[in-house]
Amino acid sequence: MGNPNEAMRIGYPCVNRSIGCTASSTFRLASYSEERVEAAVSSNLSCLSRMLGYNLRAGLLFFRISSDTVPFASHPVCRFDWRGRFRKELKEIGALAKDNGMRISMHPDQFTLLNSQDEGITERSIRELEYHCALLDAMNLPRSAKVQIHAGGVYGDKESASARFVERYKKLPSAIRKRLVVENDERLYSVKDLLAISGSCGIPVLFDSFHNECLNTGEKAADALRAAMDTWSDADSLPMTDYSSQEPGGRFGKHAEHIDIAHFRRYIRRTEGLDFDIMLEIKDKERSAIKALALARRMGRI
DNA sequence: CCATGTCAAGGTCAC
DNA sequence: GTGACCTTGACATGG
Repeated sequence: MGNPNEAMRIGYPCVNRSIGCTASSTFRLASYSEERVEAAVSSNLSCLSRMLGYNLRAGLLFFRISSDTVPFASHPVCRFDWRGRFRKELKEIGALAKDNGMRISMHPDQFTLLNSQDEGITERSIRELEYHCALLDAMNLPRSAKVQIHAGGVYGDKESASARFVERYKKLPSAIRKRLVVENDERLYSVKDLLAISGSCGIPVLFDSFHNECLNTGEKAADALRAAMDTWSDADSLPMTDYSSQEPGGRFGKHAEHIDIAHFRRYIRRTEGLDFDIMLEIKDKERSAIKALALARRMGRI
């Protein structure tokens, strides 16, 4: 269950609201040109570098890179050799992360569906995964830099949909398999469903604590977390997890705008003795992450 | 210059 | 069967 010699890390996804740049700049497909991609990637990488510097100074050693870093990278329209053009910048960012013990991850969005009934959708999804893994490879990051997806749709029959996921996972190129992990969602696939999938193909299960609050099979959160952690090997580094809480007054399943510090304290207390990395999926990003880190330090967990 | 509608991609659910 | 919703920041357009 991960390498016990590492300290836990806390981080936030994709966007920093303090430093005044974005690493997710993109444009409309209709206005696609090689010049636009190059300009966007150039600006995104320089901002990403600044964000990692900020995170390092703040002690936030876990960060999710935006899928928009290279806009349209997996789209057929894109012929741009971004790996060649930004070779140096990508390596520098990777070195910055590695040299400082930072963990990097990515999360392709809801359109990435390995288990679709439509082979074309699966094919496009695999191209999307190839892009994500190629970006992390170009940064020279180790296999602990993971790419997380959800199990996909149910299509009226979860068992066969799960079997399709397993079958397709097994056929993936090793460059993808070594990074891919699967995360429980809030409506369709519980931790228990994913443990079954993992049992059939070995994919690590990423525990999302908030989704697990929304959808579970009655077990204690710490038990579900422990079971998910057991699917990670030492080579994968510490298990990754997502954390959030319900936005008060918001629709069921809506992520909080700001950290509910009492809720987070309970979570840290209930998971005592377990070491895992925590990605805070909270709207105000680094602001809540800084508070969470301070609390985890006071509680002696980090 | 600001406000508002829109953006590559799929699936589910309410109606 | 159709359309709203998911989730989301940032682009693009129109006033």
